Amino acid sequence: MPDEPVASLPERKRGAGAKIVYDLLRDEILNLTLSPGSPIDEVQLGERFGMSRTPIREALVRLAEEGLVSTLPNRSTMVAQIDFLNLHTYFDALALMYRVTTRLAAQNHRPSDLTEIRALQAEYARAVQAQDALAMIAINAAFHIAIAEAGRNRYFTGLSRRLLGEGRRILRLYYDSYDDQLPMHLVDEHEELILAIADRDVEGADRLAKAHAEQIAMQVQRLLTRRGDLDIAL
Amino acid sequence: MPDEPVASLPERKRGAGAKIVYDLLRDEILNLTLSPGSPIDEVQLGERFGMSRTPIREALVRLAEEGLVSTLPNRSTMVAQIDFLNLHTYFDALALMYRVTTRLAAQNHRPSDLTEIRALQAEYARAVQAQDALAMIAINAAFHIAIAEAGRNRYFTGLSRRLLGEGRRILRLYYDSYDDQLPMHLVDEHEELILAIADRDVEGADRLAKAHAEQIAMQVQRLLTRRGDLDIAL
DNA sequence: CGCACAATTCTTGTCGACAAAAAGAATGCA
DNA sequence: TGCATTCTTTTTGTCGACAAGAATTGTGCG
Repeated sequence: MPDEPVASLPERKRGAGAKIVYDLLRDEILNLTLSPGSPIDEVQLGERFGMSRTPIREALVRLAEEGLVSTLPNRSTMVAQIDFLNLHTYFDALALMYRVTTRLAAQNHRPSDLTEIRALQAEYARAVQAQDALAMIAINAAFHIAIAEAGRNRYFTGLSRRLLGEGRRILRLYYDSYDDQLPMHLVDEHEELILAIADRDVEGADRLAKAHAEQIAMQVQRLLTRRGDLDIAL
Repeated sequence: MPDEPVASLPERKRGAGAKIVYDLLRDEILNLTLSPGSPIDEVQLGERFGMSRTPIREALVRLAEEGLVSTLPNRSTMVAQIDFLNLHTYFDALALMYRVTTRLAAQNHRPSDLTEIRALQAEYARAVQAQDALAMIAINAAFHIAIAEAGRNRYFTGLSRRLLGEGRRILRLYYDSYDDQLPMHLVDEHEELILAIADRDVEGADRLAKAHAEQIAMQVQRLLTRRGDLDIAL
């Protein structure tokens, strides 16, 4: 229960309140610090952040609109569940998003985009080497969002943000089970993606992105079926 | 200025306030009753709906998250502008969305989905025959959202909602210029889509959806270039 | 007459308080 | 003891009020 009062910022700028709460809550939800289904109490959050319920409420409304918390009318709001039953729909969407954003990036990127993407890739490799799963997942999301932004289509970048956000929760479960060795080959796949984008090789980028997505989907599916076997064995 | 006080519902259920404001404002924005760029005053809305600023604010936050209003911190919030310069990105996204949702609908639909879709199609034809552009646009959005729902992938249905929402504003501009004759062939195209879905003809549905989207994009682009020519001619 | 600075107004962000729902506890009856 | 009903408590939705920025007006000086 992470409810230490965070008395770090007794003074804050006007209008920043909701954003602070939103950012922190979002991160805690996506990192599974707040487990799915756990209830969210507004007054408790108010005490924790040292502010009134109003900005808390605004943050919760935004999280609800984003699908990260679900709120029953006149009843408690809680952290949204992960829909394991329809997980394949998630990977369908992810694969298509990877393909289209990488294609567009290969077409429309500018030099500054590449430096941004390469910087994130460096961070990513560092996180993998440091075996920091949490950082790795967050940077992975930032990496693909940067690619989406290089594609210059705000509808697809919006979709990327959404999918990669939820992806952070799903991948977290995955890496938690493999807490010994983070797979280095994902770094290489990212590297190939960058090369294809830099070469403006649209078809190659598409192919790599598709393979990348399918590989991740397969890994996660393998994990889930294995977990299913374990459950049955017990 | 549509600010008559709407004293229709002096009593309302608890928790419904924000939804009422959200639904009505969203509709007014998408129907261009509220023109892009026009400022939104919270207290004025409060008087209009007969409620405090708090539920108004919640509705505005949700609209902002959806991209329908843009809000400068500590300054006025206003109806979001339509980004005409990057209109092609919209149609790129629309085409891909049409294709994938129609494909999935052909694969995954159930009988009840088809009755729903056919009902909307009947309404659509009625609106076209009645030359009711506003209803036609709204029903068109509902029609494609129903197809997306039949595809059973909530990420794509979410994207559809978003794109078709903005589409209502763009198409409104289009039909406003052609207020003499609403094109009947769009009804036929919808009919073909339904047939392909019912036949579970995935490739056919894909092809039709792609053609449908490209046709709309071309029409709108033609309108815009023509408007551009007129502007230059003046 | 023009420009910079100060005062005022206006709008938004935040707060504390109150009331309605719902959940939970307690009581009464069979 | 079990169940239904009432009462209490908890939590949310709404309200009115206040204060901080920003925009606007007003003023004085060059």
